[in-house]
Amino acid sequence: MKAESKYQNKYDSCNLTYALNVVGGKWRLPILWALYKHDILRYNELKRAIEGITNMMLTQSLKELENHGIVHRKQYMEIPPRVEYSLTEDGKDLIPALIALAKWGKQIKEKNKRD
Amino acid sequence: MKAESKYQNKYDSCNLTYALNVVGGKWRLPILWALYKHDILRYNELKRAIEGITNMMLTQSLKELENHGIVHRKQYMEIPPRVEYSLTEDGKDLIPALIALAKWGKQIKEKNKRD
DNA sequence: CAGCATCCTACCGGATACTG
DNA sequence: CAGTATCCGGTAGGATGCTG
Repeated sequence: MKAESKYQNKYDSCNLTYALNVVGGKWRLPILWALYKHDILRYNELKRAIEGITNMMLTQSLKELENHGIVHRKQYMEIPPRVEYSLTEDGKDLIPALIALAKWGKQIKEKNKRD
Repeated sequence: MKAESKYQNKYDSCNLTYALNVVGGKWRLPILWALYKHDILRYNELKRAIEGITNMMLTQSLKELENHGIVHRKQYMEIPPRVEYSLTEDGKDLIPALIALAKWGKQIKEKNKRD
Protein backbone atom coordinates (compact mmCIF):
# COMPACT_ATOMS: atom_id res chain seq x y z
CA MET A 1 0.00 0.00 0.00
CA LYS A 2 1.56 3.21 -1.11
CA ALA A 3 -1.47 5.12 -2.18
CA GLU A 4 -1.07 7.57 0.62
CA SER A 5 2.63 8.15 0.33
CA LYS A 6 2.24 11.14 -1.89
CA TYR A 7 0.04 12.98 0.50
CA GLN A 8 1.81 11.86 3.60
CA ASN A 9 3.67 14.77 5.04
CA LYS A 10 3.92 16.22 8.48
CA TYR A 11 1.04 18.58 7.86
CA ASP A 12 -1.58 15.93 8.09
CA SER A 13 -1.51 16.75 11.73
CA CYS A 14 -5.00 15.44 11.85
CA ASN A 15 -5.82 12.16 10.16
CA LEU A 16 -7.79 13.87 7.51
CA THR A 17 -5.29 13.33 4.81
CA TYR A 18 -5.27 9.66 5.58
CA ALA A 19 -9.03 9.47 5.27
CA LEU A 20 -9.01 11.34 2.01
CA ASN A 21 -6.42 9.05 0.58
CA VAL A 22 -8.55 6.09 1.43
CA VAL A 23 -11.76 7.38 -0.06
CA GLY A 24 -10.18 9.66 -2.63
CA GLY A 25 -9.62 8.69 -6.21
CA LYS A 26 -12.11 8.78 -8.94
CA TRP A 27 -14.14 5.65 -8.28
CA ARG A 28 -13.90 4.92 -4.59
CA LEU A 29 -16.82 7.05 -3.56
CA PRO A 30 -19.15 5.81 -6.27
CA ILE A 31 -18.32 2.28 -5.22
CA LEU A 32 -18.85 3.00 -1.56
CA TRP A 33 -22.07 4.76 -2.33
CA ALA A 34 -23.38 1.91 -4.43
CA LEU A 35 -22.57 -0.57 -1.69
CA TYR A 36 -24.20 1.67 0.84
CA LYS A 37 -27.40 1.77 -1.16
CA HIS A 38 -27.54 -1.88 -2.14
CA ASP A 39 -25.89 -3.49 0.87
CA ILE A 40 -24.49 -6.39 -1.13
CA LEU A 41 -23.43 -6.48 -4.74
CA ARG A 42 -21.63 -8.95 -6.93
CA TYR A 43 -18.75 -7.88 -9.06
CA ASN A 44 -20.72 -7.45 -12.23
CA GLU A 45 -23.60 -5.85 -10.43
CA LEU A 46 -21.22 -3.27 -9.13
CA LYS A 47 -19.82 -2.77 -12.54
CA ARG A 48 -23.26 -2.17 -13.92
CA ALA A 49 -24.24 0.06 -11.04
CA ILE A 50 -21.26 2.26 -11.70
CA GLU A 51 -21.59 2.74 -15.38
CA GLY A 52 -18.44 3.86 -17.05
CA ILE A 53 -16.01 2.08 -14.79
CA THR A 54 -13.66 -0.42 -16.34
CA ASN A 55 -12.65 -3.77 -14.96
CA MET A 56 -9.25 -2.43 -14.17
CA MET A 57 -10.50 0.46 -12.14
CA LEU A 58 -13.17 -1.55 -10.38
CA THR A 59 -10.82 -4.35 -9.43
CA GLN A 60 -8.13 -1.99 -8.34
CA SER A 61 -10.40 0.23 -6.29
CA LEU A 62 -12.11 -2.71 -4.65
CA LYS A 63 -8.80 -4.23 -3.72
CA GLU A 64 -7.61 -1.04 -2.11
CA LEU A 65 -10.84 -0.52 -0.23
CA GLU A 66 -10.66 -4.10 0.90
CA ASN A 67 -7.09 -3.68 2.06
CA HIS A 68 -8.15 -0.73 4.11
CA GLY A 69 -10.85 -2.79 5.72
CA ILE A 70 -13.70 -0.71 4.38
CA VAL A 71 -15.12 -3.22 1.96
CA HIS A 72 -15.74 -6.85 2.64
CA ARG A 73 -15.19 -9.43 -0.07
CA LYS A 74 -16.92 -12.75 0.14
CA GLN A 75 -15.93 -15.33 -2.38
CA TYR A 76 -17.97 -18.47 -2.99
CA MET A 77 -15.98 -21.39 -4.20
CA GLU A 78 -18.16 -22.53 -7.02
CA ILE A 79 -18.43 -22.55 -10.75
CA PRO A 80 -19.24 -20.08 -12.14
CA PRO A 81 -17.41 -17.87 -9.68
CA ARG A 82 -19.41 -15.67 -7.36
CA VAL A 83 -18.04 -12.83 -5.30
CA GLU A 84 -20.07 -10.50 -3.17
CA TYR A 85 -18.98 -7.14 -1.92
CA SER A 86 -20.35 -5.20 1.01
CA LEU A 87 -19.34 -2.51 3.45
CA THR A 88 -17.58 -3.51 6.63
CA GLU A 89 -18.49 -1.89 9.93
CA ASP A 90 -15.72 0.60 9.39
CA GLY A 91 -17.10 1.27 5.99
CA LYS A 92 -20.50 1.97 7.43
CA ASP A 93 -18.98 4.23 10.04
CA LEU A 94 -17.74 6.34 7.23
CA ILE A 95 -21.16 7.07 5.82
CA PRO A 96 -22.25 9.75 8.30
CA ALA A 97 -19.05 11.67 7.72
CA LEU A 98 -19.59 11.43 4.01
CA ILE A 99 -23.12 12.66 4.33
CA ALA A 100 -21.97 15.66 6.31
CA LEU A 101 -19.42 16.42 3.66
CA ALA A 102 -21.97 15.95 0.92
CA LYS A 103 -24.30 18.33 2.63
CA TRP A 104 -21.61 20.94 2.74
CA GLY A 105 -20.73 20.17 -0.85
CA LYS A 106 -24.29 20.82 -1.88
CA GLN A 107 -24.33 24.07 0.01
CA ILE A 108 -21.33 25.59 -1.69
CA LYS A 109 -22.11 24.01 -5.02
CA GLU A 110 -25.31 25.96 -5.18
CA LYS A 111 -23.62 29.15 -4.12
CA ASN A 112 -20.99 28.71 -6.78
CA LYS A 113 -23.67 28.26 -9.38
CA ARG A 114 -25.15 31.62 -8.59
CA ASP A 115 -21.88 33.40 -9.23
CA MET B 1 -12.97 26.51 -13.08
CA LYS B 2 -12.41 23.04 -14.40
CA ALA B 3 -10.99 21.26 -11.42
CA GLU B 4 -14.05 19.14 -11.00
CA SER B 5 -14.60 18.21 -14.60
CA LYS B 6 -12.69 15.01 -14.32
CA TYR B 7 -14.72 13.69 -11.47
CA GLN B 8 -17.99 15.01 -12.66
CA ASN B 9 -20.13 12.12 -13.72
CA LYS B 10 -23.67 11.13 -13.03
CA TYR B 11 -22.67 8.99 -10.09
CA ASP B 12 -22.00 11.88 -7.83
CA SER B 13 -25.63 11.49 -7.02
CA CYS B 14 -24.80 13.09 -3.76
CA ASN B 15 -22.66 16.17 -3.79
CA LEU B 16 -19.84 14.36 -2.22
CA THR B 17 -17.71 14.28 -5.27
CA TYR B 18 -18.08 17.98 -5.62
CA ALA B 19 -16.95 18.53 -2.07
CA LEU B 20 -13.98 16.29 -2.50
CA ASN B 21 -12.92 18.09 -5.59
CA VAL B 22 -13.00 21.36 -3.77
CA VAL B 23 -11.07 20.13 -0.80
CA GLY B 24 -9.00 17.50 -2.53
CA GLY B 25 -5.60 18.03 -3.95
CA LYS B 26 -2.38 17.91 -2.10
CA TRP B 27 -2.28 21.27 -0.37
CA ARG B 28 -5.84 22.39 0.07
CA LEU B 29 -6.39 20.71 3.39
CA PRO B 30 -3.14 21.89 4.92
CA ILE B 31 -4.02 25.41 3.87
CA LEU B 32 -7.53 25.17 5.24
CA TRP B 33 -6.23 23.71 8.43
CA ALA B 34 -3.66 26.43 8.88
CA LEU B 35 -6.28 29.10 8.33
CA TYR B 36 -8.57 27.34 10.73
CA LYS B 37 -5.94 27.40 13.42
CA HIS B 38 -4.63 30.90 12.85
CA ASP B 39 -7.77 32.67 11.67
CA ILE B 40 -5.89 35.13 9.51
CA LEU B 41 -2.62 34.69 7.74
CA ARG B 42 -0.68 36.67 5.22
CA TYR B 43 0.69 35.05 2.12
CA ASN B 44 4.16 34.48 3.44
CA GLU B 45 2.90 33.44 6.83
CA LEU B 46 0.89 30.76 5.13
CA LYS B 47 3.87 29.72 3.15
CA ARG B 48 5.90 29.36 6.29
CA ALA B 49 3.10 27.60 8.12
CA ILE B 50 2.90 25.02 5.40
CA GLU B 51 6.51 24.16 5.02
CA GLY B 52 7.33 22.52 1.75
CA ILE B 53 4.78 24.26 -0.37
CA THR B 54 5.99 26.29 -3.31
CA ASN B 55 4.71 29.64 -4.48
CA MET B 56 3.09 27.96 -7.42
CA MET B 57 1.11 25.53 -5.38
CA LEU B 58 0.18 28.01 -2.71
CA THR B 59 -1.01 30.63 -5.15
CA GLN B 60 -2.87 28.11 -7.23
CA SER B 61 -4.55 26.43 -4.31
CA LEU B 62 -5.51 29.71 -2.71
CA LYS B 63 -6.99 30.95 -5.93
CA GLU B 64 -9.12 27.86 -6.32
CA LEU B 65 -10.26 27.93 -2.74
CA GLU B 66 -11.09 31.58 -3.16
CA ASN B 67 -13.03 30.90 -6.33
CA HIS B 68 -15.05 28.34 -4.48
CA GLY B 69 -15.84 30.86 -1.81
CA ILE B 70 -14.09 28.98 0.95
CA VAL B 71 -11.21 31.32 1.51
CA HIS B 72 -11.41 35.07 1.74
CA ARG B 73 -8.70 37.22 0.28
CA LYS B 74 -8.22 40.71 1.58
CA GLN B 75 -5.74 42.86 -0.27
CA TYR B 76 -4.42 46.10 1.15
CA MET B 77 -3.40 48.62 -1.44
CA GLU B 78 -0.10 49.64 -0.06
CA ILE B 79 3.59 49.28 -0.54
CA PRO B 80 4.88 46.78 0.30
CA PRO B 81 1.90 44.66 -0.67
CA ARG B 82 -0.13 43.01 2.03
CA VAL B 83 -2.68 40.29 1.53
CA GLU B 84 -4.52 38.47 4.25
CA TYR B 85 -6.27 35.16 3.93
CA SER B 86 -8.98 33.75 6.11
CA LEU B 87 -11.80 31.24 6.01
CA THR B 88 -15.19 32.41 4.84
CA GLU B 89 -18.32 31.30 6.62
CA ASP B 90 -18.65 28.48 4.14
CA GLY B 91 -15.08 27.57 4.85
CA LYS B 92 -15.80 27.42 8.55
CA ASP B 93 -18.88 25.32 7.92
CA LEU B 94 -16.62 22.76 6.40
CA ILE B 95 -14.55 22.24 9.52
CA PRO B 96 -16.99 20.00 11.43
CA ALA B 97 -17.33 17.70 8.46
CA LEU B 98 -13.58 17.54 8.18
CA ILE B 99 -13.25 16.72 11.83
CA ALA B 100 -15.74 13.89 11.49
CA LEU B 101 -13.80 12.55 8.56
CA ALA B 102 -10.54 12.92 10.41
CA LYS B 103 -11.94 11.01 13.33
CA TRP B 104 -12.90 8.18 11.06
CA GLY B 105 -9.52 8.39 9.38
CA LYS B 106 -7.83 7.97 12.71
CA GLN B 107 -10.01 5.00 13.54
CA ILE B 108 -9.17 3.00 10.47
CA LYS B 109 -5.61 4.19 10.34
CA GLU B 110 -4.98 2.54 13.66
CA LYS B 111 -6.74 -0.63 12.61
CA ASN B 112 -4.69 -0.80 9.48
CA LYS B 113 -1.54 -0.47 11.50
CA ARG B 114 -2.39 -3.51 13.52
CA ASP B 115 -2.70 -5.67 10.45
C1' DC C 1 -18.21 -14.55 -13.91
C1' DA C 2 -14.63 -12.16 -11.93
C1' DG C 3 -10.48 -10.42 -12.62
C1' DC C 4 -5.32 -9.68 -14.24
C1' DA C 5 -1.34 -7.89 -17.48
C1' DT C 6 0.17 -4.35 -20.59
C1' DC C 7 0.58 -0.37 -22.49
C1' DC C 8 -0.49 4.50 -22.92
C1' DT C 9 -1.64 9.32 -21.86
C1' DA C 10 -3.24 13.49 -19.56
C1' DC C 11 -2.64 16.16 -16.01
C1' DC C 12 -1.33 17.13 -11.23
C1' DG C 13 2.15 18.73 -8.74
C1' DG C 14 6.95 20.57 -8.49
C1' DA C 15 11.52 23.21 -9.53
C1' DT C 16 13.24 27.29 -10.96
C1' DA C 17 13.43 31.86 -12.26
C1' DC C 18 11.34 36.34 -12.95
C1' DT C 19 8.18 40.79 -11.67
C1' DG C 20 5.04 44.89 -9.98
C1' DC D 1 5.87 41.08 -0.29
C1' DA D 2 3.01 38.55 -3.08
C1' DG D 3 2.79 36.59 -6.54
C1' DT D 4 3.55 34.72 -12.44
C1' DA D 5 5.68 32.22 -16.20
C1' DT D 6 7.78 28.09 -18.00
C1' DC D 7 9.16 23.84 -18.23
C1' DC D 8 9.09 18.92 -16.69
C1' DG D 9 8.43 14.17 -14.67
C1' DG D 10 5.60 10.75 -12.15
C1' DT D 11 1.52 8.77 -11.52
C1' DA D 12 -3.43 8.13 -11.46
C1' DG D 13 -6.50 6.72 -14.54
C1' DG D 14 -7.97 4.41 -18.88
C1' DA D 15 -8.21 1.16 -23.27
C1' DT D 16 -7.73 -3.28 -24.68
C1' DG D 17 -7.23 -8.02 -24.56
C1' DC D 18 -6.54 -12.42 -22.03
C1' DT D 19 -7.60 -16.20 -18.30
C1' DG D 20 -9.13 -19.70 -14.50
